[in-house]
Parts: sequence; C-alpha cells; structure tokens
Amino acid sequence: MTIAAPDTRTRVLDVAERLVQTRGFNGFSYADISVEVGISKASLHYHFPTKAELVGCLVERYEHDFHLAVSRIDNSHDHALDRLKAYSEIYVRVLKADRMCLCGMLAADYTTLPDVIQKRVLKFFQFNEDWLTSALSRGRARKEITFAGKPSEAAHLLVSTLEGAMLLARAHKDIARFRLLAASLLKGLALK
Amino acid sequence: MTIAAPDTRTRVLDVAERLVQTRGFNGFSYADISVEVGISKASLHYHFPTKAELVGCLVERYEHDFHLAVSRIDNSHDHALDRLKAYSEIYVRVLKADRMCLCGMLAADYTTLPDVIQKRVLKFFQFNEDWLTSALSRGRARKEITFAGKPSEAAHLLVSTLEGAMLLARAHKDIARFRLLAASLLKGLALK
DNA sequence: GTCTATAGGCAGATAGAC
DNA sequence: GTCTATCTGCCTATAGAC
Repeated sequence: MTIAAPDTRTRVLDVAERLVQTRGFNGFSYADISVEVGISKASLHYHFPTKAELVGCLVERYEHDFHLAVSRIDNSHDHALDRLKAYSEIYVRVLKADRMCLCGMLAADYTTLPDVIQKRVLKFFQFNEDWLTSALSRGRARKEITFAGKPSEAAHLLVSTLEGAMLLARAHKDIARFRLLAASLLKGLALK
Repeated sequence: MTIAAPDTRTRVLDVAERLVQTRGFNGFSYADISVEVGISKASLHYHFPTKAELVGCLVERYEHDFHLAVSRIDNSHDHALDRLKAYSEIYVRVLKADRMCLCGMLAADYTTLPDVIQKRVLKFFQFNEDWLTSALSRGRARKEITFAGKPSEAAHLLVSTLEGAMLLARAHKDIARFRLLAASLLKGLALK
C-alpha cells in the first residue's frame, strides 16, 4: 500500500495544522504557510478564502482523524484498560511532535475565534467525553476497571487532566512526566 | 481600610492582564489597552517600552499575588483538605471572571513568547507544584488525607487537572462542572 | 506623563494576468 | 491554480512637542 503524494490543499492543511498546534490561532499568518508550502499568499486564498475557513477545515479534519483513531481502538482492544491506554497514547504522539492538541490550543484562543470554529471545538470535546464515558461505563460493567461516581464525570476528569498535562508538558519539554501522569491515572482505574 | 485609586501603571496592568487571560499573548494589542485605559498608545510605551516587558511585569505581579494567596491559605487553614479546597477556589475565582489562568494561557502561547517570559511561566508552575507537594506531603503525614505515590506526582496531577479543566470550563461556560470536578478531586484525597 | 504624528512592517484579503 | 501587484488596516515602536 503506497501513500499518494499529498495535493496542495492537503499540504496547506498540514502546515497550517502544525502552526496552530504550536503557535495558536493568532500566532501564525498566511505568510508563514506561504513560505513553508512554497506558493504565494494569494494562491492560499484560492484554496481557503479566509483564515476562518482554513482553520474550520482544520478542526473538521482533526475531529475526523480522531474518530478514525478511536474506532481503531474499539476494534483492536477489548479490555477497558487497554482502550484507555491506547487513547492516552494518541496524546503522547501529539506531544512527541512538540505540539499541543489542536482543540486544546483553540480552547485557549476561544474568545478570539469565529463562531463556527467555537462550535466545532466544543463538538470535539463532546465527542471525546462521550467516547470515554462509554468506554468507562462498559469497562466498569464488565468489572475490568473501577472508579467512583458517574462515568461522565470520570470522562470529564480524564479529558481535563490529559489536556492540562499536555499544556504543561510541552512548556516543560518533558514527555516522560506526561507519561508518568497518564500511567498513574490508569492505575487509579485498575482493579485493586 | 480604604483602597487608593490605582495609578495609571496599575490600570494598564489590570487591563492588560484581563486581555492576556481572555485573548492570549497574540490576541491583543496596545491599541486595545489604549481604548480601555483612555490614554494614547504612545503613553503606554512610556510605562512599558515593549510588549515583552509589559507581559513580563504581568507574570511577575500574577506570581506575587499567587504567593500572597497561598500564604494566606497557610495562615488561615490548618487541615490539608481545607487548604486544598481554598487553593482550588483561587481557580474558581478566575473562572468566574471569565478568564483563563494567566500562566495557563501563556503556556498555550509558549513557543511565541520572549525567552524571559517563558522562564517566568515555568517558575509559576514550579511554585504551584512545590506548594501543593508540601501541602500534600504534610497532610498525609498528619493522616488528614490519603493518596498513592509521591506527593510531587499528586501535585502534578492536581495542577494539570485544574488547568485543563479551566481551559474546558471557560469554553463551555460551565463553572458548575469545574466545581464538581474539583470537589471529586478532593474527595479522592479524603480518608476512606 | 501625555500627546500628535509617523515610521516601517505585517496582517488578511482582492484584482486581474497567465 | 498560481502568479504579481496592490489595498486597507493594524501592528509595535519612536520622535519630539507640551
């Protein structure tokens, strides 16, 4: 299976994604993308008329990729702890690329975002919490894991902690500490 | 005890602080401050020659205020759970003002910050984790709370979770959910 | 300390040729 | 699809008068 050379539109999205994840919505410009992709600013506007549309597409693609990643987890892992571990490894992969979660970053920039993007960012977090809620709920019913309180609250805790830890880990350039924290989070769910 | 009318410098810092906490380092300008404080952009440069210096002062003041807040906690609360609850209420107060933690916000903007500011942001988190580490350590020694593993790791978990939850709560405009999460975090530390 | 005026550059975005 | 050229407006910052 070969991977086709990415078209211009995709290359633009790839560069823009990295820029948002590292510098935030207000920390990059069309000029930055132009240099890296090797086409003029005007050409970028052909593909994405406005910055709002560009970043909107970015969030859409990111959420789509996340959907794929978690359904792969559903198909390849059965035990709740394995699923949650695989989930946390998505975050580790992002951190390894010296990036913040795209939507975590946009959550920081939230008040400066166009309406359309704000809604998509919220949808992303909702999707994550929903998936975690169901993974936690199923795992507890099967007696694979244990935790107190509602699954939805535990899911909220997991997303918050992973996003927050990511924010700090990137600044500290300390992925090891992030892994340690993720591991101890999972340990807290293991049967005693 | 009366509060003196704030001087211009202080009013500039107050406005700038709110702008950074709501819009991020790259999401506001001297023009924004100028309008709100009611003096010209040029006058702002008299007080703070560069944006880097302005935000540097902001972080310094924020950390100083945090120092004061936690030493008040040390003096007014003895039980570890009370101390930690009071600590989490600092975050709630920030959230109530529709703001993100100043340094949490700057952690997102991290790669775009001047060196001096990057270092101060890290120092802020270090201070928080150190204080929490000692509060947790003392509390466990006195058998006021319980938790597994090193105090420093539990401290890291607390800061990460509170910062991450704040990021999400502000976007969702849902302080109640933040409170719930903070409460269940503390509940996890309570003696069984 | 505060102002007006302005520099010099970059932002997002458009027009029109190829 | 991509280009050059350009627009308008905002950015940080400075000069110099009051």
